[in-house]
Amino acid sequence: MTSPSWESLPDRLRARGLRWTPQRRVLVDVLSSTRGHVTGSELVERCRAVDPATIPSTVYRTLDVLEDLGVVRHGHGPDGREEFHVLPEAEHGHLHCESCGTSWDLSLDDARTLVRSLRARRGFVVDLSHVTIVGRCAGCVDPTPP
Amino acid sequence: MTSPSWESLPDRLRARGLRWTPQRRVLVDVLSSTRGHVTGSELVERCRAVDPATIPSTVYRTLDVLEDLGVVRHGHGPDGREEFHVLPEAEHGHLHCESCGTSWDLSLDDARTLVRSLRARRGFVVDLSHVTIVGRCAGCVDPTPP
DNA sequence: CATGCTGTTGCAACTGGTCGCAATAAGGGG
DNA sequence: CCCCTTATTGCGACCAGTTGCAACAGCATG
Repeated sequence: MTSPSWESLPDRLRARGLRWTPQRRVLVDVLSSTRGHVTGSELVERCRAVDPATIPSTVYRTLDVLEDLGVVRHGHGPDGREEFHVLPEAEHGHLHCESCGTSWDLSLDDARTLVRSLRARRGFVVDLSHVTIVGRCAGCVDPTPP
Repeated sequence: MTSPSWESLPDRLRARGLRWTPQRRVLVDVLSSTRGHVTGSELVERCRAVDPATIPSTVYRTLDVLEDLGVVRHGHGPDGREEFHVLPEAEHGHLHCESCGTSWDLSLDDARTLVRSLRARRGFVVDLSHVTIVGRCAGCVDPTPP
C-alpha cells in the first residue's frame, strides 16, 4: 500500500545535500496516507492535526522540495487553487464542469490526441497532471428532462 | 477598433435590472482599450490610474457581472492567477512552458482533436478560453546546442 | 421632481499562498 | 563527540482575491 519510495526519502534528500527534519517527516507521513489529490491548505490542516505547531510556509516549501524529487506534482483546480497529486500515479489531468461543479479524471488516453498533436506540431510536451480542462458536462449541456 | 458592444453596455445592464455606475464606467473604459489578456490585479492597477479611489473588490465584482454578460471571460494562468480575455476574440487557450516560462496561444484549431474527442466520448463541451496547458516547449525539451 | 426599492459600493476581516530574514539545527568532517 | 557549514524553520509582512454587512445611490415610478 505504501509506496517503497517513502522509506528512502531521507537518504534521497541527504544525497542531494538536503535535510530530513521533523517537519518534513510530518508532511511525508500525511502524504503517504493520501490517495488522489489534495489542496495545499488541506495538507496544512492535516499536518496541523498531527503537529499543531505546523507553519504553512514550511509545508509549502517542503512541497516544492518534494516536487523536485518527483514525489508529488502540483496543478491548479478550476478556481486556480493548488492541487497536489501524490506519485506514482497514472498521470492524468482533470475535467471540471463549470455549471454543476463536478470533476472527472482526464486520462492520458483521453488526452492522447492533444498530447500527440502538440508534440507533432510544436514539439511541446504536455505535463498533463498540471492541467484542468473546464467546460460543461453532458448533463449540463443537454438537460434532458426525466 | 472599439467593439460596438461597449456603447450598449449601460442599456444591457439596465435591461437586466442592473446599474450603470461611475466605478463600472472606469473599468469598462479600461477594458475597452485592452487587447489580449490581463490579470485581475493589472486591471485594478489600471483602474486606479484613472480613479485612485478604486477599490479592488468592486473591480472583481464588476468583472463577475461583465462575465455574465459575456463581455469578458476569465481563466487561470500557469500559476493559478486569474487572467481575463476581452471578447469578442477568437476563443483560445494557452500553452505555457514550465521551464522557460514562455506562453503561446492555443488556437481552437490546435485543440480541435481534444475538444472533439471529449464531446464525442463524454458529451463534454470544452471552454477553451479557461484552459492553460502546461509542459515543456521544443526548445527546453531538446536543447540543441548552437 | 420627489420617493422608495434594491443593486452597488466601501470597508474590514479573512483565505490561500509567497517572500525575506534572523535564529535554529541537521549532519558530515575532524 | 564536538564543530562548523549551510539548509531549514518560524515569523511577520505582503499579494491576489473573496465575503459579509451597513451605508449609499441608480433609476423606475408616480
